[in-house]
Amino acid sequence: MGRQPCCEKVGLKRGPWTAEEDQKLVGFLLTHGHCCWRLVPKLAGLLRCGKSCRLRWTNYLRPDLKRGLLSDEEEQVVIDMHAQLGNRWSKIAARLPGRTDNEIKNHWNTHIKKKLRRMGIDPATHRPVSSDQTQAPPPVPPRDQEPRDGAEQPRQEEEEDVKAIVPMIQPHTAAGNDSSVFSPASAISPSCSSSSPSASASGLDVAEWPEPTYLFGMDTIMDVGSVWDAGFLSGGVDTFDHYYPGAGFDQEDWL
DNA sequence: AACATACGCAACCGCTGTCAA
DNA sequence: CTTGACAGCGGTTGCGTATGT
Repeated sequence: MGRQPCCEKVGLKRGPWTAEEDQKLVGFLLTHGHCCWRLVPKLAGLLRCGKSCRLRWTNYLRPDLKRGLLSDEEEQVVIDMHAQLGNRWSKIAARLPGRTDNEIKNHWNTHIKKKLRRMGIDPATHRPVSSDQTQAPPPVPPRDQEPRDGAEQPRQEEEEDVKAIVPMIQPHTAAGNDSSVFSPASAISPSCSSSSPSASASGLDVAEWPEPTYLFGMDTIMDVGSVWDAGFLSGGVDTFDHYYPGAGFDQEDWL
């Protein structure tokens, strides 16, 4: 009623964000915050819809984001929370400061699900997979209905594909075009992650925000990468052995 | 070296709940 | 009370990179 439509998609840019666009968005939000996402792209001089700006900010540019692989502890929280909540990624993310729902969702779909299946555990039910399908119904989700899903069904028979269960050791360079070689928020110290990931960015004190992240040098980014390598390859406590003791998971299968 | 395939992640799509006009 | 914009969420997809042949 009288309100303008959210975004008229004509003439709006889509697809991967460039460094210049990121710079504009971060610069604007750091300076002004956001009162209304619809206005952000216009005021920031971006040919994007507000939704796209919000997504880019919350999933990638927010200064309090952690980057890199989830730690063992974080994975354990994800698994534990998923067993309780199902695919409520935003709720799970709320328990992991500095992590986004999108990141957790991706990590679940690409790593944890495969890992669980490899262990003979159904990632949807968190119960051992039985060839006997008369097994008791799943204990989760605790909601009225399974989240409009279907996506829980594997796209292919992953169990049969041994290669599929071997993760690629790939520090955050995958998105790899020039504009995303920098990993903006990866340069932020984990100590910046005190606020809830679901907290409104506008609630943060601008003075506390770090510089737009791509303004950090590559040295910092590479340092983060080395931390990933060290953490991932160090062979420390395995989340899955901890969470599913006796499940017979062999970490060497992964490395 | 060139090509094919698999993988992972960023971004988009579409839906829902909330709230303002 | 109704309508519609907005914000947020979860599922899906497209593309770039890594790996295999």
